[in-house]
Amino acid sequence: MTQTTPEELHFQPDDRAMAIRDQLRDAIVEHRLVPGTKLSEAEVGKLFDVSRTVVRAALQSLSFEGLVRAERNRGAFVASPSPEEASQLFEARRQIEAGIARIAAERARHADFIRFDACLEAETRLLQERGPASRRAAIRASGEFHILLAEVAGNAIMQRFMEELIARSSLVIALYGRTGASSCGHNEHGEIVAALRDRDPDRASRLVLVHIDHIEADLDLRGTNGLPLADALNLRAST
Amino acid sequence: MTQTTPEELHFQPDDRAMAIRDQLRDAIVEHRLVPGTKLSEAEVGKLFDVSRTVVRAALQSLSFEGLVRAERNRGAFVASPSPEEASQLFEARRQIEAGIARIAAERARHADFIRFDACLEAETRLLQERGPASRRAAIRASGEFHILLAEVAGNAIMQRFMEELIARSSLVIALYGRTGASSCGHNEHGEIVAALRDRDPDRASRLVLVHIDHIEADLDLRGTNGLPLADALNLRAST
DNA sequence: TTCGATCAGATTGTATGCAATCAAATGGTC
DNA sequence: GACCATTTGATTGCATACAATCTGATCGAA
Repeated sequence: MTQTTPEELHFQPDDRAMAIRDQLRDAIVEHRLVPGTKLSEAEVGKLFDVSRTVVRAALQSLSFEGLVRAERNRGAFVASPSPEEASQLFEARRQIEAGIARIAAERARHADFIRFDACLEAETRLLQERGPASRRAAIRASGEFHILLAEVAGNAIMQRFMEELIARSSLVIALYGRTGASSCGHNEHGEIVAALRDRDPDRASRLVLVHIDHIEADLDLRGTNGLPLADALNLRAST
Repeated sequence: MTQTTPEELHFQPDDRAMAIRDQLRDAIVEHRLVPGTKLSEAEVGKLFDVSRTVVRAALQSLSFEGLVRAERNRGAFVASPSPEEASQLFEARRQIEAGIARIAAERARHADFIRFDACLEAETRLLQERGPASRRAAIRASGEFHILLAEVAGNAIMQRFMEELIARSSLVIALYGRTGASSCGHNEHGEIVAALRDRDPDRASRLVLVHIDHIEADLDLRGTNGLPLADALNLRAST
């Protein structure tokens, strides 16, 4: 009997490649692989004990998601978004996530709020802990709140867009983040959930916009404004 | 001298695969490849005179865009979105395209309006012509208006999202479209451009929403509502 | 006749080998 | 000593061969 994998429903083919893609993406999102890192096909293949063919498929996936930049005859590198890209990323997030919040406020059910509460709880717990491992987990948990929001909205297409935007945001934070784990000072996620509980789409979307503004405000995007050379000195990655 | 291809700036690697991807996408968007059509690696490879390796990369790209559905050990097929997917697609378009219209209204410059006028002119001209070739070109031109809107908004990320949504919309229209070339009765594109000229973001986004509603209203999504069996009888494609 | 298991054909999944290409190192010349 | 052409090493681009898997057909038994 063909029993579909219960983990993800939308990609049966290339199971192996997708597993590697997920592992690489996790490493990128958790800032273990820093922007500019070279992802050699042979090296990745040796690490996962697969041939370059499989690795290529995984890297191509990540390239489509914008997490990896592939250069012809040069190889694949963890993407290092420019400040301009970062701005566009947050502009896109404002547009899309505000709509998601509105829809989620209308559609959220009891089971969803249980998941929200678990997510918030995990966040606060991880923030109280110290150490690099907890920091990474906190970064991931913070992003998962936004993904959960998209999931509750119930639109698979927008959910996929959000997943991509969240992952790329993690890259931007790794590059330009000031405090490390951004946007964690105030309990803004909790306030958003409260707005959802009140079935208040306008307030939910407004709070989301404010929240994204706070995340963006915590970045230092001036670094390479007019000084591309300085960036090249820090990291020799492509602009 | 390494002269980068002037056509598209964001994918140097796998030039050949990307060329094939573009040709296949064009054929899908123009309804020359109907949903459910099998895209055998060997067959496509023979047609383009390349090996399966290149074809696989192209098909994987299209799979990520949602234009092709890949089933493990079975092959790739032109996607046939379910009514549910179609609804989500237009919901996503409403959210994203409304924001794009707002931004475009603020940022559109003189050169952009020249392009808009050319686009509108091409549309009306193709609509007046008869014949299948003109129909296909009209479908394409109608979509290109929306892509141009995203381009003018100046956000590369949202532009890519829009390109995917437009392409998938073409699939939905191919499956569920009633009049064939939908949404072409009234000059709604022209009205949107007029709102942009007036620098009226609210009106522009409102007109875009109405326009998308009209496109969706021209579809017949009842077919498989509660009757997945009927769908299987019409097309044996996967749900 | 109908149902089931086995087998054959075809298609995809994966590994590997060779060719093309690029970046850096080397050597020569001004 | 600086600059430029050449070479070398490594890496990717692509094609092909083999293995795994699925679909449909054939054969046999109830």
